[in-house]
Amino acid sequence: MSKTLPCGRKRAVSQSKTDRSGDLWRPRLNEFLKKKGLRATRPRDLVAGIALSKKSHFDIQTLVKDVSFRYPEISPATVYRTVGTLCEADLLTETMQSKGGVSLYEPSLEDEHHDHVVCIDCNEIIEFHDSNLERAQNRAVESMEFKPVRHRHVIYARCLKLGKVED
Amino acid sequence: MSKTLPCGRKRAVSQSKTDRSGDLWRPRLNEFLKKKGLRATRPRDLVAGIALSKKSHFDIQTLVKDVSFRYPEISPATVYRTVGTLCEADLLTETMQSKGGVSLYEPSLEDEHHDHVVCIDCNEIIEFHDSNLERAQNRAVESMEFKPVRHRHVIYARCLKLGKVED
DNA sequence: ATGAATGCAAAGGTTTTGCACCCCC
DNA sequence: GGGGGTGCAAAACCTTTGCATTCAT
Repeated sequence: MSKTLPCGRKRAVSQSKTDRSGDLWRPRLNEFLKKKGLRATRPRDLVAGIALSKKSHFDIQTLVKDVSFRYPEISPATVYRTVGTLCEADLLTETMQSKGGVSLYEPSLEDEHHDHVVCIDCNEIIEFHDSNLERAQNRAVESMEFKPVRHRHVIYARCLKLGKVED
Repeated sequence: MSKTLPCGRKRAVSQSKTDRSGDLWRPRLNEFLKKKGLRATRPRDLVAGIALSKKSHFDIQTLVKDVSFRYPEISPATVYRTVGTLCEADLLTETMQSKGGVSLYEPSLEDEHHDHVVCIDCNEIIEFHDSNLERAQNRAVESMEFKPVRHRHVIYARCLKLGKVED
């Protein structure tokens, strides 16, 4: 099975295991809400569903657009507020590019032992595992006298075969 | 030079090599400007100096603030325009987080490494560079026919020496 | 002298906030 | 019923654009 990426090249589609994304976050979110005396509402749930199904980093603007597209009745203000809540619940991880700068978010639940390549041109995400890389990583960390436990490795890269596409 | 971590152990503080950032970009920029019939102006030069001395990716907001701080007479509009020029000159690389989303920039001349170990016990963040690791990473990515541009690599780990340290 | 570049201010977007109403508990 | 949540609209903030002026060539 293969797929043509927006940037032109083809790649094998890694057959992901059954999508159970809906299963994992809802109990955690509801537990958090209960603990905090907050409420499980429909808009909150819908926004969480979209945000937490993202496969990697996203910015709020993108999320606002996605939500508005699927649920026009949900206001941008609610999206912003829900993202804040999800961060507090540790279901989203916020990445500040710099102090006072722009933030990106990504779902926290993902398996932390994957390496990812993100295509800068088409935003496609490719998960991979490379044992040489893994080994080099472990050696480097151990030489600093640490024992690696888990890691997050995202490499932003450009297609070498880029045939150039639309905007 | 060394520093004591909250979890007790000491570590060396990495000493960065001589800063030669000022040397490299100006001729390239001026060459570009001449080729395009554009002009070498003082604001342009100053903004370029700040932007191109960044050690890794940054967002425009941050740059605008930095410029305004050092050169309050330079208007934000000029910063935005200059960043555009620097991208065309290939002195800055723009990376879109997502279609229509936020952009980050990084100096193209810089080969930047973002490897971090985060100590699970004391939360300390240790930046490091390991050329074997870097090489393994590049090989892995290139074998997928991508060219690495930047990466975020965070390894959560535990101090091997934890406990048996003196202050 | 000429036309590109700049600062300023206004316009166009995005994000936050205040508030009246709604709805989950 | 009460207090948190929501949509709306206004405010605050960020980015782009138009224009008169300045400045590099």
